[in-house]
Amino acid sequence: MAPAARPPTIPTDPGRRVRSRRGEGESLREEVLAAAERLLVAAGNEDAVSIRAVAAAVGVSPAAIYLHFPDKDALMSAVCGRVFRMFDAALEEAAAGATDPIDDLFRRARAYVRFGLANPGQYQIIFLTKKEGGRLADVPWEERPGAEAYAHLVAAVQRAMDAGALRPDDADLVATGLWMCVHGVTSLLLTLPSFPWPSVEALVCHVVQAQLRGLAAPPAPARGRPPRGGSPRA
Amino acid sequence: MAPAARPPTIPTDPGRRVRSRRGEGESLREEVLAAAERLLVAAGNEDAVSIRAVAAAVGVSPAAIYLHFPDKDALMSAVCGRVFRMFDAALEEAAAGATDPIDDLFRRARAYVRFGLANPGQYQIIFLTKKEGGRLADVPWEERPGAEAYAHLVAAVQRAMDAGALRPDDADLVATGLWMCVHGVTSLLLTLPSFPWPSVEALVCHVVQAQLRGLAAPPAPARGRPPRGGSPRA
DNA sequence: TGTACATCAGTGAACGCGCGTTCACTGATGTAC
DNA sequence: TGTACATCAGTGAACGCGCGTTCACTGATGTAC
Repeated sequence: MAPAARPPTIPTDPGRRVRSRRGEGESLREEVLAAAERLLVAAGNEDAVSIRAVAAAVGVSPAAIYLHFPDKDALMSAVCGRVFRMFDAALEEAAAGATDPIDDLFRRARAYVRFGLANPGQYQIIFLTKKEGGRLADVPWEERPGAEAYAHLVAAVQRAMDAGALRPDDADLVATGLWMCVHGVTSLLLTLPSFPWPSVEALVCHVVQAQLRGLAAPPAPARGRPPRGGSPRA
Repeated sequence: MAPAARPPTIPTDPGRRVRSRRGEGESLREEVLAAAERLLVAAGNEDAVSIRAVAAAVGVSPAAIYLHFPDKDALMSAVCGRVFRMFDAALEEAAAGATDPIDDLFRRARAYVRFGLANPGQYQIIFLTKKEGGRLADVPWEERPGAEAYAHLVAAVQRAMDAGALRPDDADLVATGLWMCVHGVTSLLLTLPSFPWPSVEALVCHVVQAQLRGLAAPPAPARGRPPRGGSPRA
């Protein structure tokens, strides 16, 4: 790795930004968040988002970022929040035209993968970057960004069960399982782009279809189940 | 992020290494690879593996690494090769006692997730780090590290189909789908450790069981399949 | 209407860090004569 | 057996880089009197 092969420095210097008028200092905050997302889009990679790169993209000194975010962690958390809202909106929009609960789940699955492939940088910061505590450590999960999108999925699963399209089970467990499947598809496609994958469409359909079909079938003999069965929480 | 919160510098300075005797220079190469893996284990994180950290762990100057590896990319590739061999061995060993082809697939799935959770650093460099060309760009997939493990999975799927335990289908597509499911489980568990997951055992069983059951059932109406069906390669 | 002053929205330069990589060098060791 | 020499297996110091973060500062602008 030559030093020159570092994360590509994106020359986004639109010149100096004009200083906000008095009382309008908050406008920089929004510009910073927008710039961070632009960097994610342009590079498709989280590494492109550094305090200095964001400051340069906005046309401001690095120190100015600290007027609105206590540290880089806080900035990234705020960006995550924005991205999660986009992500949730994309899934909700896709599911809006569903004809039945299974179609709903299919649409969500396809929209999920599509979002990840179309927004690799964004997908990376919300689902491929280890969140080890940081500033969200004390926030209960239900209040973290992303919780809403997850709740929507659980509800969709529950509707499918209520309609008899899926066998009754722990909707939370089933939703988590579906999430993991589509995440697996998305993240491997992003991480190993040169593997000879089947077409994305075929892959998503195959995986989701198999999963849903397995979830629709009547309970089979408890092959491979843990000793006492059920789905104990950790 | 305070500068002090950088990737934890692991104080592995076992003092100076004694210089190899003439003609035995190659021994350093193995020591370097072993040290890189030790760093992965200790930190559970790829970031801990830098040329300088490895050199320090071996007890040698950073420049000495370049006597055996042209650059960092080459070192990481070599580490990947080692890890893939361990990974494949773990899966083969787990599958060895299988009583039937479905049990075989279950055992592989469990061993896969177990490997990832027990070796997060190693899992990260083989499956969670983007391989965008680098020195493996020209190597055909069949010769890359990891190809063997994948081939073993495809063979196991084929055996299950031959035995009638899975409906006949493209074994490659089915294997890829299973891989993606277990990868999804493993990588989300590693990446979002603070999410309120169900127990790992329950999760793996649920996902794999649903998937295999869906793959065993007779073909359903082509709900959600791409226009012309089939599984076209990209 | 004029002026002193407080405050806001930043700037500029520096801090120390770890990184990958290069390059001139050194000292021990085996070998040819 | 002795000695000059080539080679091997490294070392040490430096290169330039980008990073997150801090801190003393500045200049425009609104406001109170």
